[in-house]
Amino acid sequence: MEKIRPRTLSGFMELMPAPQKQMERMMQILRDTYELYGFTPLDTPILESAEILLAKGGGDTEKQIYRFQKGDSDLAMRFDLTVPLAKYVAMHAGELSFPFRRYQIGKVYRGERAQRGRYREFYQADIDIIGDGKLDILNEAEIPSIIYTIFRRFGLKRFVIRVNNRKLLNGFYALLGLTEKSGDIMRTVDKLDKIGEEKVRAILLEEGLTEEQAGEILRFIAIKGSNAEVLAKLEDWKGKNEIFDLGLQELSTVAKHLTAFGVPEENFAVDLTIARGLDYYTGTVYETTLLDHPELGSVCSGGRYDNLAEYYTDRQLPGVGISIGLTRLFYVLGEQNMLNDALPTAPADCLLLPMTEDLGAAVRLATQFRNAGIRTQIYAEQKKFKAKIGYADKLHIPYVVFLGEDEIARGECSVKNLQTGQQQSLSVEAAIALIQEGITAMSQDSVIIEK
RNA sequence: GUGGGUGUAGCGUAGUUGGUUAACGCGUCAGAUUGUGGCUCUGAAGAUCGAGGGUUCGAGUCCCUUCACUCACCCCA
Repeated sequence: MEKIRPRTLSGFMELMPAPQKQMERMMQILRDTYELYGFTPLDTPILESAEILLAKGGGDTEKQIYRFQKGDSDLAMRFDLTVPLAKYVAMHAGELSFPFRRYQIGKVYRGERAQRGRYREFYQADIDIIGDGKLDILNEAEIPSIIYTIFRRFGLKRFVIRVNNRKLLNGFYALLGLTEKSGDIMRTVDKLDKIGEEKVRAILLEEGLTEEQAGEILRFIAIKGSNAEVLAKLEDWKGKNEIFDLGLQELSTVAKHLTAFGVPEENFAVDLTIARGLDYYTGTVYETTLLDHPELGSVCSGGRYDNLAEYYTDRQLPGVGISIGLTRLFYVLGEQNMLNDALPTAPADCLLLPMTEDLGAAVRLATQFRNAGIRTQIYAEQKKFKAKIGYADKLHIPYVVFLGEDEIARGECSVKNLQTGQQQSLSVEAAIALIQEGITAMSQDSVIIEK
């Protein structure tokens, strides 16, 4: 029979068992930390009606979204978790308690050409806070502080959460009479690090700005320094535009609270060049980069959005949220050899090898082990002994337990520690105690090792 | 969507101006060692050289087409 060559589509991440364990460990840290901050889990469908996901419409979203017909249904696959959240909240506004704090870890889909660190299917790990009518600015500082905690728990140190404010930018562009071009300008300015000041100036002029306007923008985004210094310099433009003033006040407040939330100055920066993310952001925006790998772009971004639910309801449901690009982050870490190889990735703590034809005693022993919380696997295949113990070795299962005629007769079992090679025949209780002790002693290191 | 690059065992690679049987490492399997793994040694299996067509006495190698992958742009996590 002609075989079909097994393959996985470009842009889709599929891992081997050991790295998958590391990925799951990261997800567990995400869930634990999100819940620590009082967020509740949510899951929404991968498929939605196309009119829901395309409500915002226009531009690149429409080009990148997977969309297809099935019968008479016009379907689309979600390209982020925020739009489905907006639908969810609009739909259930009457039943939910606000502010609604939810987290969601799920796959999203974008039909674009795959590239290094860029996928067609990838995990996003989102948190959002949705308010009913109003949402306090404090939330805009709490969100990045959670990201800080997560990254630290992952084991990362060299990262910066960069913060800016769209009101500040829009107000500034309004001062220059460029309100209509703000979107183009933001996208251009965002490339500063990549292409340099002169190219940015050239593009701005192409977009129809005058020399004066382009110069003023470049002078503005060139503002650098500590957070306090940047905020102080922004005072120069204060009092000329209401929106700008409001943005400046918000940005200052967020910076102040971030410190109070325990985020060190070196891990967040007021940065006037960042503006990106989807175009629904209306206030604070965030973008997180790894200091040692700026070329890979943002691994986590988000911001404040006031009007996302307006496509589904008249009710005012402003929100703030952030999304970790888990697949990209995992890819970068793996590529940089930053994933901790010493992290236990074994699927079990103990491999039980029955040496007798009757497996009854082994099954009973496995049950006792499992009741004691020891992850146990019975190796029942009729293979050579060497193959059985080799299996445990390859999977890095730390303990092998032999159960043969002799042991059964004595009411014992032989426990072998594969790392030390030590083996002893013990009562069931003693064996359980020994293995439990060993597991607890094994390092509970970070997922990531930063050199 | 636009423009480059690369396709050789499961993975990573070598392969001379076109020349006979396509090489090596890792991995896999077997044995040395039938209740004791990792290390070592010995052996084996595994490739219609991405696919299709062309040039040639002869193509992994040259040409065309196509597909896949990949990088950059766009955009983004």
